[in-house]
Amino acid sequence: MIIPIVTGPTSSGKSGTAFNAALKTGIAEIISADAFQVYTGLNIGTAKVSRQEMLQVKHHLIDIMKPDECYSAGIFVQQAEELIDDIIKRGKVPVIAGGTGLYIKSLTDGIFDCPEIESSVRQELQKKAELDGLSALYNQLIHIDNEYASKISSNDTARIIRALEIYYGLGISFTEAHKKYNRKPKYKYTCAVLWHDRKALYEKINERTIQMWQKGWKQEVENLLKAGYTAECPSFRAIGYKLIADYIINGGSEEYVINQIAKETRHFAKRQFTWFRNKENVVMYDNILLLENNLIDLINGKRSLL
RNA sequence: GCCCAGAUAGCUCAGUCGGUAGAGCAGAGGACUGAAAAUCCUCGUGUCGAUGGUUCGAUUCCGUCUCUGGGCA
Repeated sequence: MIIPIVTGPTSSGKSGTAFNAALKTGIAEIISADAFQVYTGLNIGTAKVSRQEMLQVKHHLIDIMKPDECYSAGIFVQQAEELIDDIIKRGKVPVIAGGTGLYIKSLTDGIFDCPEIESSVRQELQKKAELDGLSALYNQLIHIDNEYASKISSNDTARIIRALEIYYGLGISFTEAHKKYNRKPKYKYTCAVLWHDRKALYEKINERTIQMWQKGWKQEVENLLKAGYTAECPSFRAIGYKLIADYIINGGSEEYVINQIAKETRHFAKRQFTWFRNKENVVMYDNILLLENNLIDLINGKRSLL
């Protein structure tokens, strides 16, 4: 079977569309493709589906990690494929829904499937970057893997460290490792992207940010801090959480925090536009109801592609 | 009414010892292979408030006016 994916920029209504279709057909289960909804305790800020909705439709890969744990695209692919297997075996239909482009790409196009690398390797590289400067690491990378080094910026901390991490962990360069550990996708997918007028989406984001604040986002962050989690936790990379933690600890203007969060969310949506816009093999939908209907038909076996 | 300070990009402001101007933010485009809501790259022409004057040449100097702050009455 060809598995449907519903994605799009933040606030576009993709979760709701997948939920509606699953509810109406009664035979679908949703696999979330969202890097931050995996964390427990991050509910308001990640626009997670409600408990009620989770009772009505089975959702997977939500609330499976603690806020201080690391998750990744690789783990996602592994878990998602297992879930797809299981759901199909039980005679149900899996629907992938979420906005984390890398996770979806890893699923549809396959991912570099390397053995575990100890986290201490990355930690040491991070320390080194702080002590000797990033350019020292970048120069190292030029010697080890000039092909990849020339593709990325000398300021790109995340990618430089990742490439070196692979070298020190596996003993071969990033480029070589990708040839050696290439992992093909297990299933075929049909991917719909919910498309929106940019201005309207920005407006929606601004409004939603205020709503999230009114729902008690600050309290949510306070609870996380009380439970001992800090701004250094992986989950705090989600938009808003660091800002709110800083606001709770150091004080400041509530208005500034809200505006800043809305701005970062707009920037994020823009990056998502860029990511999805030029992807091949995706269908763009600006009509949310049409997508819902097509998804329902697909779940019911009346069409094979979105 | 008088005095002072402003008026330059969507916003906040630099600057031009007179040769028509540039940062930050906003905004736009792009990249993306186990941190991805992450990380990173590229993009700045605008009656330099209006109008006279000086000048080869004024956004820059001088006068007047308009508007906005602040102060004194």
